Amino acid sequence: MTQSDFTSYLHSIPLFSDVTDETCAVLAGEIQHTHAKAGQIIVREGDELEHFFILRRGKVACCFVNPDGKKYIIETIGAGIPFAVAAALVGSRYDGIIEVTEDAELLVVPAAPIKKMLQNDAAFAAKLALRSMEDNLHLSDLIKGFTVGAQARLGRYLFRQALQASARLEEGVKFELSMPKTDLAAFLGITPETLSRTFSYLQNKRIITVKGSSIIVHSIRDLVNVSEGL
Amino acid sequence: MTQSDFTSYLHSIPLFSDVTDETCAVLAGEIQHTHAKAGQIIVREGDELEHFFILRRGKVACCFVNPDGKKYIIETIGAGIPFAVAAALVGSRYDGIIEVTEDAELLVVPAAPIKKMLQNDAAFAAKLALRSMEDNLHLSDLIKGFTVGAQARLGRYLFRQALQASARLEEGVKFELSMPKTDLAAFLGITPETLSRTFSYLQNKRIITVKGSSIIVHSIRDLVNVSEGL
DNA sequence: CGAGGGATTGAGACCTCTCAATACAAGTGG
DNA sequence: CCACTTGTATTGAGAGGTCTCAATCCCTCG
Repeated sequence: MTQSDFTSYLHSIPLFSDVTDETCAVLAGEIQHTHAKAGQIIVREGDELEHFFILRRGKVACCFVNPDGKKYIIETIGAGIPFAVAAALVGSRYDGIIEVTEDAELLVVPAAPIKKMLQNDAAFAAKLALRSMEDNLHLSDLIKGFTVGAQARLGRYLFRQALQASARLEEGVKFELSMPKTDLAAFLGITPETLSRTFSYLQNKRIITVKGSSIIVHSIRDLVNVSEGL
Repeated sequence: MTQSDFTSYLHSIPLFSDVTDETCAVLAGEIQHTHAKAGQIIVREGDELEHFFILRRGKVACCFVNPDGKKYIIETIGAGIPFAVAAALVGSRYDGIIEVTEDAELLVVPAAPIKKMLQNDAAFAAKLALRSMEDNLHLSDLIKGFTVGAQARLGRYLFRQALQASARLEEGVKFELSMPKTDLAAFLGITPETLSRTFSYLQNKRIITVKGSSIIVHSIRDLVNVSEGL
């Protein structure tokens, strides 16, 4: 991959789309390009980060792992979205782990030039600020999820999925789970067993039908009730 | 309170310290000034916010309240620190509630002029970006807290308190809880009963001594172990 | 001294987790 | 086409942790 590839790739990323060509070119010169295989851990608990990352290909998951080994997936990140930015720019350490879930090609962006850009380039700073605030809302939402039980968590998740990508049938709204149930459990912060039981519960209540990874929601209203803990 | 009071007050707030006098003055003209008594709720679940807030006096708590009434305090905010910023600038809704915990005098800052400043004033945008990223780290940390049990949560909290404001005695590090135990419980996301039992547990293990609201930590090392779930 | 609020203690319920067994699906090799 | 393997999902029994509810305690204040 050549430098000009980097430059044009950077431009294609929303965060950098307004940045001037020269700046992108300079930045491209400082970026490292590496590969990582699925399962590899690219950031460990407590690592000091002086760079953040952008995927060109593949996927990673940002997780917390608590002492007894249980893993909580905070978010999964695909190509084009910078991650570990806050840790690199203002935090001294990254507080969780980042694990590659699909073989990845990743750009390692040093923090120093970005910090400079942050001071000099108003549009860039504004964009980064907005992005960070969006992340904030997302994290708040996640916290909210942790304050309710398994049924409500799954309910919220299914409700949102039902709103998005979905086909309307006469029996209800149908969609496919975008990940294996094991991963979904980690994402919801529960065990696969509990997830399975919760699916059964919702199915027994005739709120949804589960067949493999495809879900049909029969009653959005009931789903909302469940997701609010009723 | 006159306009020029506003202007100079704004300047005294870190977020606005670099902003020009004129801009501050313009902003001051758009700010509303109100009072709120302890116990009052100034933002409700799902409120659409077109403004954020800064306290001149008093305290507020940002919380989640789940359906059965249990309250989780996300953060408590004192004078000079803008809050509900992300919700006002990028989110359509505020996802929790904000409650006044000490009689407050509050400035209501409309989002629109701030959004403009964000685009035009590089220093301001940079500052807001950094602040948001700090919030990010804080929220991540909070999430991490929710992934561990009561002992670990309290352990983490006490450990941090011990590092900060504290007096060193021969028996250990002493400090005062900054809030009633009921509030601390809400802050840790557990019930007062569980908090009490957890305090007893740590005391029985000779890790701390609790007398009213004053805590003596005898073994920081053990506290760290507890806070890591060992 | 009594009242009231916060804090503590105890008993029992509820939920999620753990561990172990089983089921199911897809793919492999004979 | 049939075992066999492997990975994922389900089911059950039991343990552990936190919550709820109720009673009691303690301290402060009037």
